Order: sequence, then C-alpha cells, then structure tokens
Amino acid sequence: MTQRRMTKTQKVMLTAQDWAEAALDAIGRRGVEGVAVEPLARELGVTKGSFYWHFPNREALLVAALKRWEARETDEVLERVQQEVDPRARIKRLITEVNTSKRASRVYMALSSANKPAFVRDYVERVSKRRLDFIIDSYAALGLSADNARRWALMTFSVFLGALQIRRDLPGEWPSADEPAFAEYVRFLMVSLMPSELDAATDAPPPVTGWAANSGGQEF
Amino acid sequence: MTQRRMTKTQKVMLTAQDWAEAALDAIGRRGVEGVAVEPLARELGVTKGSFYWHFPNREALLVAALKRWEARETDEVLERVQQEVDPRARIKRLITEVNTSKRASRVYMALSSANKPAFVRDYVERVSKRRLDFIIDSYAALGLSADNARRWALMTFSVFLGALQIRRDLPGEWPSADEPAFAEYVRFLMVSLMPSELDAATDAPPPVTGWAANSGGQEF
DNA sequence: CGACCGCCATACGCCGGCGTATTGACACGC
DNA sequence: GCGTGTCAATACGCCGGCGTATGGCGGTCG
Repeated sequence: MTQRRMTKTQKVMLTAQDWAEAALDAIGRRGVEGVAVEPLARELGVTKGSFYWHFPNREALLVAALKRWEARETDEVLERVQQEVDPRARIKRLITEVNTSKRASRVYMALSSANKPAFVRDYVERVSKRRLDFIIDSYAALGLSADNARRWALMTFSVFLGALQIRRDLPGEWPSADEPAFAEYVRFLMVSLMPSELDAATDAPPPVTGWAANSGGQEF
Repeated sequence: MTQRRMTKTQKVMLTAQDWAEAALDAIGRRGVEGVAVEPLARELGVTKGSFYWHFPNREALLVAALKRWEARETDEVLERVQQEVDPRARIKRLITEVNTSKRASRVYMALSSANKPAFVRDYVERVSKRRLDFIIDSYAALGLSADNARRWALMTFSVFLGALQIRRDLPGEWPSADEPAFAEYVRFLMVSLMPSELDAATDAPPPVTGWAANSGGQEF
C-alpha cells in the first residue's frame, strides 16, 4: 500500500508517511520528547535535509504521527471490534485486540504521559474517550442502567490501563503468554469484570458490606 | 524540621533537600525531562551557581529526589497503612492513602513513564513491587491461596493504576469527590475488588461462563 | 581585625537539536 | 539532450541546557 519510490540505484525515497511512522516508532521507544529530527534522520539513513522537504517543522511531524495513530487506534480497531455482536465478546475482544501489539501499548502510554506539545493531550483524550464510551455502550447493551454501565466500564477500562502499566513497570510480575497462569488470569479477569445475571436483571447496586460502607470524602 | 538558614538580610539559604524537593515538584509538573538545572534555579530565585555547590551534576539531583520519593512512598505510607489490622480495610486504606495527594499521583505517573535516566526505572520498580506485594499479602490474609491472592491483587493494583491514568487523561469522566457519584463508585469498586465469602472459603477458581471460556494464546 | 568558610553570582565553552539556505543528484517530459 | 521538478546532502546560525572556573559577599572564629 505504501508505494515505495526508488531511484534506479535502488535507493529508497522516503515519503511523509515514512517519517510519520518512524516518529510513532520513536514515540514508542523513547517517548514524545525523543522524537528529534536529526536522530530520526540518522535512523532512516538520511539527513535532516530530507525531513525539511516533507515537513515544515517538528510539530508538523508530530501532528502527522498523531493523526495516523488516532486513525488506527479508533476507527480501525473499533470497526473490527464492533463486528462482535455479543456485548461480552465485544469487551473481551477490545481488550485482547489492543493488547495484541506491544508496540501499540508503548505508544499509547508514551502519548498519555506526554505533556510538552500541548495538542498531544487532545489526541489522547479523544482516543481514550472513544474507548471508554465503547465499553460503556457494551455494558449498557447487557441491560445495565446508565449509572451501572458507567461504573463497570470505568473499572474495566482501569484494569486495562493498569495492566499495561504493570507489564511495563513490573514485567516479572505479569504472567507471560506461554505459561498457564496467563490464560487463568485472563479468565479470572473476564469473570470479575462481568456483572452477574442478578445485577444485570435487577440493576440493583451491589451489596455493601460493613468494611466498605464508609468511603470518606477524600480528595481521591 | 527542615532548618532554614538565612543571612541577617532575611535571604533564604537553600539546602540540598530544597533542591531535591523542587526537583520532585518539577517531575510532577513537567516530567523527569523537565528537571533542568537552570529553570529550577530560576524558580528558586537563584542561579545554577548555587546548584553546583550542593550537587555535582543533574543526575545526582535526580538520585536525591528519587531517594526522597522512594522513602515517602514506601516506608512511610506502608507503615501507616499497616496499622490497619483488617486486610480489607488495609487494601482500602492503601488506595485512598495514595490517592489523597494529586501531586503524589502525578509524580508517580511521571516517574513510571520516564526512561531517560535508566536508574529511574529501578526506583519505580521497587516502589511498585512493594505496593503490589503488600496487596498480595492483604488478599492472602483473607484466606486466599497464593495464586488467587496474586490474581486479585493484580486486578486491584491495575484498577488503582488505571484510575490514576483516567483521572489524568479523561478528568471529566471521573466522578469528582464532591458529587455523590464518587462515593458510589468507590463503594462499587471496593465490593467488586473483594472476593466473595465463598471464594475465600473454598478457594475455588471463579466459575467460567461460556463467553469467557476460550481465552486464546494472544501475545497480550 | 583578618583569615577562612559557606553559599551564591557571573562568565565562559561545549553540545545537541532546530530551522534555513544553498547546492546537488536523479528522473522524466519534451 | 535539456530544462524542470523531486528528494536529499551540506553548511551555517541560533538557542537552551550542562558543567567549570572564578570571583564576591556575609558570617564566624581565632
């Protein structure tokens, strides 16, 4: 799809999309701050003279990379996930789908924690909101009330985001995909993140035991 | 405690701890990359001539800041939390404790996503592991098996970490502490993150419904 | 009161990354 | 084959941050 243009001496000609893709890769490996023109040019085997033909400046590169990222992480992913009709399967599919690529996870986390070009937060916010809304809708499709669907979705989304972080910060504590503990933990998660038939039917708030009764007015 | 030394003209003399504290503040606001000597000096009303008297270089400042951070985020917090005897209350206390300070959350997330000075990851890993182990122990104290305690703890820790991220990336979606939805959501979380009496007693794996039966060998 | 010390200011050189200007090598239409 | 357009190399100036060197000023102690 990405048409490769080259000279007759087999030298690859770079396109703007090549640069954007390289920028996304750099974001995943070194963070947004690590997207520097000259190092990127070195990695691509050219000099920055090439870059400034395709882009006016560094911010334009980041915008191009972010647009590519947003398109991939929302439209395409959600489109595939929405093929699942069963809300439960949709939620599971969404989680496994996004976790399929370790690169995508790293890019997502790097972008989430970036603050220097202010517009990065806008992209992160849109992508995150789309994902959360999708989870909310899936829970609502199970028959939960709006409030309960939102509660469950927030917890599921939290588990998903926290899992990414644990795998990054404590890789040894997370079961790897080859050992049986992995499949067991995934099953455990899927069960824990699903409201019981009773909850879905009666839409009653979960029972409150004594120890959790007082939840205090902390800042949180 | 932090003895303030000053000249007779009321000019404040800075200490190494003042610099470390300012560095932690900068980490929370601008990330680890934002800890620059000269901007920090400007914020403190001095020049970098002061800094290089207290520290040999920038890395030493980061180490000092990280040591302070690790001490506060493990020893002190866990010491207070461990005063709770009921494992359930301990878990709840840990979550609310760390979430009390928005500044601490920002510092934690900034450090977690930092990769430039490599030793930062060591501090993050130690702090994160201590927290996770503490949660695991708390669940084990409920009578769960080692495997189940680990599963529940991983999920609870994920929820905790994911909550921080949602509050940062989608602040509008998170209930604020003043509205009633907040207390309800906290109650919901506490209930959902607690194994039922049956699980604790029989230590049986949670029932597996059809939709979650196949969990596939994704990379995850 | 003078010497010394603790804390800070000033000035300097260095480096890496940004952006620009200029030139150059191919490919292609004519 | 000769311009023209496309993509890239080179060279330059700029800026912000790092680290050093040196000097200065108040406080303290003998």
